Amino acid sequence: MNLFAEIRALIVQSLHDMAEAGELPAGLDTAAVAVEPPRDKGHGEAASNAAMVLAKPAGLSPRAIAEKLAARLAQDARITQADVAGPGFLNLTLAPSAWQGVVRAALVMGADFGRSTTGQGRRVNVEFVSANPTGPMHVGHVRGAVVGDALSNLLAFAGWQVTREYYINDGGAQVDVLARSAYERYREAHGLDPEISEGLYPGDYLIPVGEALKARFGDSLLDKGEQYWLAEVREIATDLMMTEIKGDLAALGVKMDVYSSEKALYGTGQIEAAIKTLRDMDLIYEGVLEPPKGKEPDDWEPRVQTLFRSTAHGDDVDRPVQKSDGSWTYFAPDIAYHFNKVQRGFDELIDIFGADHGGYVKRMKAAVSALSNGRVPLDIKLVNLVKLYKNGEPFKMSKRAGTFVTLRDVVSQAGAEVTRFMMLTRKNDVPLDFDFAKVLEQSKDNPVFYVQYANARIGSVMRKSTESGMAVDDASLAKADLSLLTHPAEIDLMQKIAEWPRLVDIAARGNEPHRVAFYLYELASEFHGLWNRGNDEPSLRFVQAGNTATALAKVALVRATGVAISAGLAILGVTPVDEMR
RNA sequence: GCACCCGUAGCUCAGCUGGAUAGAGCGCUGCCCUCCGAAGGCAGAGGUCAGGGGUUCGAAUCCCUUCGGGUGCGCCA
Repeated sequence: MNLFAEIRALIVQSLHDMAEAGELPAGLDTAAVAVEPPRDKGHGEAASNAAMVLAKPAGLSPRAIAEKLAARLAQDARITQADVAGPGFLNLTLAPSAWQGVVRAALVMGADFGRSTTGQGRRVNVEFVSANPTGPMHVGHVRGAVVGDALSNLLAFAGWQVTREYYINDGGAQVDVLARSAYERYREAHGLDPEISEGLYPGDYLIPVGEALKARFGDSLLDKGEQYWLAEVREIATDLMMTEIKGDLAALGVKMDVYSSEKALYGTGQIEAAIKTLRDMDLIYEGVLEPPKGKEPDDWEPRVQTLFRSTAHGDDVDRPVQKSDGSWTYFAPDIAYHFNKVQRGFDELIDIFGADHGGYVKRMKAAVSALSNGRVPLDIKLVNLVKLYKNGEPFKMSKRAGTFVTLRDVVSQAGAEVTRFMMLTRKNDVPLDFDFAKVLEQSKDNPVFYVQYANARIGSVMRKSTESGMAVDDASLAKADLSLLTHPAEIDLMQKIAEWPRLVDIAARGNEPHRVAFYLYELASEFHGLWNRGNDEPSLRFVQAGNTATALAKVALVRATGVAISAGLAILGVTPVDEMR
């Protein structure tokens, strides 16, 4: 039920009819024809560019096409007026019944209102978080987790088959550092002074790991060289850290479908196979890279490396996949991992990275492009910094070494749901300010509160209606005489509700979950506005005396608003509240 | 030096695979609050969409270029 899509279909059909009637050349491409809510109220209720985009290929003037198109459209029951304006815009005014139909659709469809099939059941893999398993999640990870999760919800709602995936970076040197750090805590557990030297992880969160190691090994690892314990301690420590991270994610309300391990790629031939696949395409060669201009490292020496010809797929320079000692660079297992995702049959891949990984985007896209023969698009969303504040002052945790603002800190102070909503009030690629005081403020400045307050008012209307003896379940409301809702202010709210299915498609097309948050704010604003008008115009109040047809219709509108708010909040992963406390 | 991201009202930011007179919140000015929940409401002022050039019927949006801010640039992931 996307009214704008229906009107667009009507226009495309009319264009087809015009071609049959000889008024237009046959076989015109209508892909660029759009129908959208006009910004300006003076331009009708739905506007189309159809005549303008077809004018050139048809060899006709836009206004001539628009005139004939308008005449045909005016025949349709849903359209009460079709005007040609400006250079050839088609401005349509719709019958109130068309908007009222949206209210009924929302009531009938409930939580599925706005659900789309544009994904056509295609499979998309969303990889996000992928924090190193060397400690608890910190604030920097939170935004990526929320964006990835909300995007996954959005795509699922738009008809995609979504896999949420976490790539565990457990194959590099950082997990050796973790093991050595944990070993010091193990020594500490035996009453020895830990030697947390430079480069080790100093965080207190490893103390319990030391205890766990003591419980497991007793004193058998003390005074032994790391060749005796490194591998085992590494595995135990990374497992414990992953348990910690999974708990962090759960606290935020994020649940992954798949955890993939980098380490598991080693020794199985997967990396070698992926590299060989590229080599067979003549995309792997031995060569020497030029030093970066203007920022030459002091110790630069030309050296022969195994390189991936990523420039053949849009990168700026070729990238090394092997270190000079023959071991793989971090890029090699990443290539193998993405090859694995391609081989699992996904139709699209999405990676959510921190903005500091921006330099990694082109080579990863190049690798996926090469390994899938251009079949599988990879979209990489860069998530920018979160700056923490409290009452406008930069927020810092203790400067003591090893402490940082963790995900748990954020969730315990702001709550998971508020955090999720606030993290989506910016586009992913711009920095975001997060003020612990403001996000809990109960005022219009706070979008979470503003949207929830709208829903609470809706809950209030529903309660009052029930108390007055009305049957306000969705099935009863769907039978209400919605033709009684004709006031322009009510039509405005219905139009905003009608935008929801369209917004889902737009947001999903661009992989932009933040649009949902902005839409909810607009919808809440429209609802509050109508509520407030009821102060001056009693006929616009939602709660009307008596169990009349008018009362029922108004409650139906209120409930439809609630349906749209709930659907949007569900994508953000936020539970709507029926009451403010 | 190169690449990527960003630059929109005093501030923080939206802005739909290009669409009409560029929007919201805060702040500012004025008016209003016995009323379904005022946890406020209504109205107004405020813009060279960083600058310049190009493509187009039409550009905040696409291309080129300059400036400013951020991020990154071979054996860290």
